Formats: sequence, C-alpha cells, structure tokens
Amino acid sequence: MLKRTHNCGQLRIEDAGKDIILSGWVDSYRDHGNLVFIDLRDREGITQLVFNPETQPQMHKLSRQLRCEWVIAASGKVRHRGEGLVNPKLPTGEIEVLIDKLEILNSAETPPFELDNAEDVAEETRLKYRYIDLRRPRMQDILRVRHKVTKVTRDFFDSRGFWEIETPFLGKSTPEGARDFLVPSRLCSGNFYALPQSPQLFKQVLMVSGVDKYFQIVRCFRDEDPRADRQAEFTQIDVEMSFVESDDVISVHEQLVAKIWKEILGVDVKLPLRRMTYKQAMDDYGIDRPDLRFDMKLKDISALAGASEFKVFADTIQKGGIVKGLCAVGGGAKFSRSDIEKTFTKVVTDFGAKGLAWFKVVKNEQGDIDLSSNLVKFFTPEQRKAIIEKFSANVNDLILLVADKEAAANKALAPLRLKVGRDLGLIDDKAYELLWVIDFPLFEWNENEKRYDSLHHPFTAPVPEDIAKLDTDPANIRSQAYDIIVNGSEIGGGSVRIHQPEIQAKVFDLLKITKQQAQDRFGFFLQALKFGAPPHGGIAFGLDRLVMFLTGTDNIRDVIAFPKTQKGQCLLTDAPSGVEPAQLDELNLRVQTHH
RNA sequence: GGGGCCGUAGCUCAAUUGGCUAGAGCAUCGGACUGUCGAUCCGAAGGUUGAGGGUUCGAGCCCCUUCGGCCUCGCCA
Repeated sequence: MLKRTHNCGQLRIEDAGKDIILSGWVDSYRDHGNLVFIDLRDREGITQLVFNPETQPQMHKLSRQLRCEWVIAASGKVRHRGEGLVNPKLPTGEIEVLIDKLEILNSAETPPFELDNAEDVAEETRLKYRYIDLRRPRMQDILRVRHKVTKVTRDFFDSRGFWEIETPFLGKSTPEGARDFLVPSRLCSGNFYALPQSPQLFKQVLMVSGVDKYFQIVRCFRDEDPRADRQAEFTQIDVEMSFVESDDVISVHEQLVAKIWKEILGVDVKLPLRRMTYKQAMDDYGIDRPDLRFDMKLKDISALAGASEFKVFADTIQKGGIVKGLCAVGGGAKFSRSDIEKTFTKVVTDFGAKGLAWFKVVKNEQGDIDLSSNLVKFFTPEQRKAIIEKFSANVNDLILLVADKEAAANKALAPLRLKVGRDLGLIDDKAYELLWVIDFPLFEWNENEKRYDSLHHPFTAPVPEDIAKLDTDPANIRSQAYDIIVNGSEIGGGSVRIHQPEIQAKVFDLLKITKQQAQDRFGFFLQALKFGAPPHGGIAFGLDRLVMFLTGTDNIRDVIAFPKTQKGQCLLTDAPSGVEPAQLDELNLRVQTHH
C-alpha cells in the first residue's frame, strides 16, 4: 500500500517539485476525456490530483473508474497550477499533484446523500448514515473543537494540580432530581443500579478522602425528554476543590473559560467576569440566565397598574400579583397590531400567561407623547404619562405588559424579551456576553407538596450570615451557588457544599426528607461528613453546550458523534432493542405489555 | 402526557377544486469532451406518494388508525 507522506490540507506552493503520496476519499471527479481531475479529501482538507493520459496512460485509464467516496492512495509530483488556474476557495488551491501511481484502496456505493448538500438533508437520514455525515468538513470541525476543548481543559486542570478521577457509572438510584436510567443487577437479583445523573456525591466523598482538587470529563444520564439543547446522555466537566469559598471556585473557572475562548475562538475574555445577583437577574430580565447581548430591561409597574380602571390589572394586583413588561424601542412603528396579537401574545401564552397588554407610544392630537391601544380608555392621562416615564419610552416604541403572579409573569416575559430582541435585530450573533449569577435562594417553596425544594441541590451550602434563618426564615436564605451564563444560556453551575452534618440534617428536614429516607439514600455520605470533611465546593460545565457555543450550532446532536433522537433511539445502531428471553431470565425480569 | 410542523425518485422539492401516463434540479448509469474546480453537452434509468384501512367512478390530495423525524409545554434537584 502506498503510505501517505502528507495530508490533503497541507501542501503549498513551497512544496512544488516534491514527490509525495496522499490518501483519502474522492470528494469529486471531473473527467474531461483527456485530463481527469480528482479532489481528494481527508479530515485536513482537499487537494486536487491530475491524471494525464500522455504521461501516465494506465493510471489515467484507472482514474476514470473513480467515483465519489472511493478510497485511494496516489503518488505524484506537486506542481504549481499555472496562471489563471488557481482555486482561491482552497488553501491548497495554488498547487495540484500530477499523479504517476494510483492505488484504489476501496470502492464505495453511491452515498445516500451528497456531502455538499447535507445541511439540507433530513436529520433522520444523516443520523442513519452518521459515518458519512461525520465525513463532512463542518462536522469534522466540530469534532476537532470538542477534542481541543477537552484537551485544553485537561491541561488547564493538570497544571493547577487537579487529578482526573473516574467515578462509577453503576450507582445507586435516588428519587430526587431527574428520572434515572436503571440497570438490572444479575448478581443481586431484583435490584437495580442507576446510571449517574452526575458524580455529585462521589466527588464530595473524594474531598473527604483528601484528594483536594478533582476533575473529570464525565458522561451523565438523565431519563427526561430531550430538547434541541438537551440529550439524555451528555457530558460534564465536573470539578471539586477543598478549602475554598465561592470566590476561589469562580476565579479558577472563569480562567478556564477565558482560556477555552482564547484557544478555540481567539477571543479575549475580560476577567473578572461581571456578577449579577439572582434577584437582579429576575427583576431586570425575568430569568436566572439573562442574555446581556441587548438591554431592554423589564420594569415593574404594579403600583401604576393597580390604580388603573383596567380590571385585569387591578384584580391581579389585588390578588398579590404584579404587572411587569418591557419597552421595545421602535417596536410601535415596526410591529403591526397583528404581529403583536398573534406572535407576541402566542409567546407569552405558550409560557402560561393569560394574555398580553400592549401600548404603542404615539403623538396625540395635541402633539404630546401618549399611549395608543384598545386599553387606553382605562388609564388616565397621568397614568399614561407615568407608564411612558417608567419605561423611558419615546414615540414609535411599543410597551408590552403581562399581569400575573410574579413568577408566572417573569416566566412569560423572559422569552418575550428574547423574541422581541431578535425581531428588532438587537442581538449580535458574534458577541459573547458572559457573567456569573450569584446569591441564589437556597430553597423555593413547593406549593403542591407543601415543602421547600432545593433550587440547586440539597448539598448546597447557605451563605454563612443566613445559616440562622434555617430555623426562622428558610425562604430568604441565600445559597453559595453560582451559575456561569453565556448569551442567555447556562454553561455551568456549582456551589460551595455543606460540610457539617448538622447543617445537612437541617436542610433535609426542610426538604421533608426524613432521617430514615436520608439514611437510606445518602447514609454513606452523611457518615463521611462526620469523619473530617474539609470545606469544599465545585462546579460542573455542560461540555456539549460549551461546544455548541464554540461552533455556533443550536443543535446538541451536532456536537455529539453518535446522538439519539427525541425518542432516545440511535438510528445508526437501532438501540434500544429487545433482548433474548434468556437474558431476561438471567436477570429474573419479565416484560409486561400494557396500554 | 399536551400543542405545532413535516413525511412524494438516492437527496432537495413540485403536482390548481379530488381528475390524463405523479414532474423538476442534483445524484446515478451510458456517451461526448484538451485545464476543470458546483465542469460542460447529449441521452437513459429511477416511484408501495412512510404504513394500514375507509369514502369515491376516481385519492399524493378527504376521513380514521398507525409508524417515524423535528420544534415545543410539562419534565430536566
């Protein structure tokens, strides 16, 4: 076999005259009867090969058999293409290789889709023939970036004294959090392992073990419905550190993020990153992961709205709700009433709001700035003026308002803000706005279950000043949790953990986890805390989402070599599948079908 | 579990109100061609309209069932 001396993206004008060997896939062929041109492709690029019937008649004849995606090796001499023949689209476009020997290593069936057009091909087809899809330069770029991110990450942590340690995949199922993937045990019949949702407790145990600084690039599993940015099987960069406070963890990891941005994108990220409290994020953006690429802050006009004659507003305030909204600069001129009532109203109702109130900001008959909509009759001129002032609105702006309980209003307004921002063209696709969101509440009240839920997870430590509130005012305890946000998407989050068993016990108490339940689920961990657990904290990044940002895709399946569909199926291998009865027998399992 | 979009040739799409032999581009195959690079030109072949059932003189189109893909709400400590 001819062994390659170079790759297909490597040769330049300086290499002219060299005898070289390339191997790869036939990307395209152009047969002129006389000359035959082959674009040869490997993961590094494309190089043009030329077959000339006058210099090498046998090889020329052989080359005419070549078809797309055949695998070949060929030797020849690099030469300049000559005036007017350079292809500026290719990095290797100044040269070509005049072939003296061609070796066909393998033929190929006609591919089910053309690599050039794959962006338009149904994803179903791409997934079924994933090996062909992954040959495309775009997909290989993504694989390369993903590799580089993990490489940068490993080097970063290694240089700072972190150890990469593996934790079990076969673990213990707990009812908290997401649904577990279960694995039946053969040796302990009737019992099940769970695949990890994250290595949370193991990494904390490693801190008790004196490992001090741990990281792992680790697969995690959550048996919930996928989304465009969510896959049941995903990868975390998981970290834990001993003898640290929030600032220590934040500082190390913003350096990691800056390093990744620099190495992959060549972008300098200014450190330290800005920080925003959870409360400010919720007040101004209605969400704990604000997209700061555009301004358009939300404003609460409850005081004004409650005094109006508009029954929906007055009733909402009466019942303890709020009226909150945003001002779309220029939106009054840009959006029609039908845009507002169809598109924008649909956004908020999709997210649970009952409706959307709107005002266009106009000049009235007296030539003064005023509001216009089907609702103005319920508002006095003074109230209208106050609303305009509250939003610092100008003529041609559009004010959109939602009335509901605070959480519900925010829930609807955050996506509305994004939609309006996009429609107004306020979002710069090339910008990266990174920040930390801090000071999360430790708990949120669960009305259905009449108890508190952890906002982060049950091992998150309260801020020291708030510890006393565990007994008196749990709702207002701040936690030592932090999320890192890029362009409105959470790429990582973590916390300082509870390392004292007494505080952990109190938290379980508020979560209505009984001593017995705590013992059954986390007994090993509670015991570990009693044997000299150092103060510790950590973080986990979503590697898939990170790579999505770095490669500019909004589809998580693009950044996973072998992803699954929305039903969790692998179209390449057809997993999951039925199993032999004998396999079930060994596990003492029986499959029940029901409707 | 709910809502939405989609499924026609290998790929991407078209087909008027239910009406002739379901078309086009690309790919494929054959031929031509002295420098192409999305080569070009000539020709050919290619269909269980996702599957099953129904209405009708007649269904790609209407109805029912079902399978699959994507987006999304719920869910994702």
